[in-house]
Amino acid sequence: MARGGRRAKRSRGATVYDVANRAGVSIATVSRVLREPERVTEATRAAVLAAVDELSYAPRASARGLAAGHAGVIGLYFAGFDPVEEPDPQVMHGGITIHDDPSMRRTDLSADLYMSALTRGALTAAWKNNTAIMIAIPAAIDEASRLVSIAGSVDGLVAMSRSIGEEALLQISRRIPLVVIAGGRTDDQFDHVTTNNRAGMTALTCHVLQVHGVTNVGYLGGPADSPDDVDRFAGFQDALASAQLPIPERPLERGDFTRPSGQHAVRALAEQDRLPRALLCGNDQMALGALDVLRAIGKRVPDDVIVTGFDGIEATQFSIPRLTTVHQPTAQLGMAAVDLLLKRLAEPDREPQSVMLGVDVLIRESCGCHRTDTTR
Amino acid sequence: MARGGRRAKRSRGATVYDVANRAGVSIATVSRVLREPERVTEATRAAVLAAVDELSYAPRASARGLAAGHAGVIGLYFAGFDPVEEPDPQVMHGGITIHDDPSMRRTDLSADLYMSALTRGALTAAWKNNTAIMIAIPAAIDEASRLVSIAGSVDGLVAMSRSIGEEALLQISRRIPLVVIAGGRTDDQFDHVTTNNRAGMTALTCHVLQVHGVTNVGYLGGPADSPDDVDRFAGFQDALASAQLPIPERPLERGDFTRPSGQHAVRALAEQDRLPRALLCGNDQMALGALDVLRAIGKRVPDDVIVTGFDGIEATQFSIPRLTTVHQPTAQLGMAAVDLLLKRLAEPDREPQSVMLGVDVLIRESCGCHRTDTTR
DNA sequence: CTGAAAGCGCTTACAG
DNA sequence: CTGAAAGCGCTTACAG
Repeated sequence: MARGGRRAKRSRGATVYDVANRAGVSIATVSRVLREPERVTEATRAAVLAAVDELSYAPRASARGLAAGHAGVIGLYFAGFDPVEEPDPQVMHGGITIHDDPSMRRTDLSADLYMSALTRGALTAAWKNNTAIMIAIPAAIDEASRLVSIAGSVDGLVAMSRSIGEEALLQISRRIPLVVIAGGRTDDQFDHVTTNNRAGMTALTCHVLQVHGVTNVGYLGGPADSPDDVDRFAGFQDALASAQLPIPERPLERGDFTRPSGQHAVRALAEQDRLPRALLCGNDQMALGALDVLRAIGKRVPDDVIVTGFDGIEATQFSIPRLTTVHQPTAQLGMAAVDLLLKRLAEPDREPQSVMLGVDVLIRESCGCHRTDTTR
Repeated sequence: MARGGRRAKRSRGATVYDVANRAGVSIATVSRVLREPERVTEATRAAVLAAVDELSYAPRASARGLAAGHAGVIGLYFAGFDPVEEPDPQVMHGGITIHDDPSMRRTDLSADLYMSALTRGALTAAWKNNTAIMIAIPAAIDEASRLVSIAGSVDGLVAMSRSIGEEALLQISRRIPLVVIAGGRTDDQFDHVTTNNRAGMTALTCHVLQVHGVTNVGYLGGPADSPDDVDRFAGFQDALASAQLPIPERPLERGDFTRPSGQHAVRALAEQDRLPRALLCGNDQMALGALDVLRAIGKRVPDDVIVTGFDGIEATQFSIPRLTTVHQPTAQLGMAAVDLLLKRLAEPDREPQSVMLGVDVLIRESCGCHRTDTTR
């Protein structure tokens, strides 16, 4: 045995050498059986497989990755990641804490749901292609070095554009292939996966216009620098244009995509008597805030004011009335991103590509459909 | 240059050799600067760091892992994983689909929320220790080979016990350190992280008994083979014991942790006139089902029947009345699991350890506290 | 179809 | 403090 030497073996498991020994073949053959079984004789293959089994041999991904020149791993970069706090000692020791009338534990679970749907989609696509998924998160400090470290661990990266800086994006894409999810511009040098925000909002607005015969519609916008909101507002404008209605140049009012900001905006609208017959909101949270205020000031939804949202978060199923909204196929977004990345990995020189996924318009009560007793 | 040879270089980025060349030092020194900077002269360090920066050098994790003898990666094994379906062509081409009066898209988001909270906790603990997290999921077929492949990629694994078979657990733990999350028995040879289900249910039951002065209480159980339910029922019994009340040997009725099963059980109870004054449910879904039926048959909660849940899923904040329940610190569970795994990795021969985390009892309206107008 | 051997890019005792 | 060199466990042209 030529191998081994000064250093003690630390890793427990069997190696190719052990398997080769046991099967009476060379390590090259062991490798072939595992990677290109069809190139090996039936008998040899059986012998090797038996040895593999007996030794419960598991090829080290590191060795394989180093030799093959790629890790077989794709990274998922969640830039908006919230670190979890250290639990207090009470919890660590199994203690029980009683909370009297706790307020909502977390106001917005949608980020978590988004992350998990995306991950599920990515995992589905990745395992189908024998690739592993590593979850990457930003460093509290020193983003640059974090990205470098990630670049050394994965063959390619899927990132959410909204949360990662443009420079960082460029920097990492110089080292490894990058697919950007969502976000506005798709005209740069990366592969993109986006969602048809614009057409979704157009379809929703047309529904309100045509089915409910409303002409006095207003848009409650999100942050002016949100690519998502820009697209959605454009979709809103498209619908007005196709209905030959006057096209507003800007939203009636703006919020920051939070529920309080929606409340605030609608309160302002009401006080100034600027409430439209139908209020199309840039996202669900603000629409929920609108519902809060409208109920408080005695306006009925949808009878007095029609309200719609965007995103399809879970709470829209529990609001009164249930919110008509638009839902994005988040899991499919994750799948498509990984598929795209895998394609680029296979074909590094293809042109940057951009795939756009459709959305689902969910018609519920807040637009005036399915009238029931909304007071319960 | 002694390196290079027959094969063309495929990897783009710089290597230690490039950095060493540029900085005018040996590769050993480059490695030291990156791993044990204090062992290197100030000047040398600066030169190397400069070269690293100029070449934007990122050490390959594969090479590092192979040489160091460990991957620097921990796996998170989600056995209950639901693969995502391939989107239909309509969606793939950005098309809009209109759904009229859609039913709930997914009845139970809690699994996703559980997964993402666990992941957040695990990520927090892992990055703090310079370790990466890989998400592992079961294979549709051939679980064994999947586990082998995982074993080759990570230094250790965190797994949910409820979803992974006992044999599989044993098998994988023979190759790499394993930490099991939740689940009943903690008397085996693995490290465990659990949640204090039992004491949580005891505290909740005592609250109902003492604060609301109820003595006629019943337990709506989950599957008899659920370790969680076993613990919770035991906690229920503990409370009765400490109150000197008769202790039932088994739950009043059983469901399977789903909402319909809760409805079914409570309907049966009502028909047989066996409804207790307070119904403590093994989980939230069943409690929600109980609420459904009680409202339908005209029983008021909490006036006629007190109902409580367990888990603290989001829907309990929206139910009418809001559900009094018990919440587990899921993210902390993930953190604790990774911390435990890291400890074992550092100290392979320590005794298997079991850490139990406390829970939060959330007192809301369904137990009779915070009386408000529950009819809205 | 199979084997001998080089090489992947690091880390780390061992000398100096 | 620094360097020369072996070794980690695979893959893959290259011969045969």
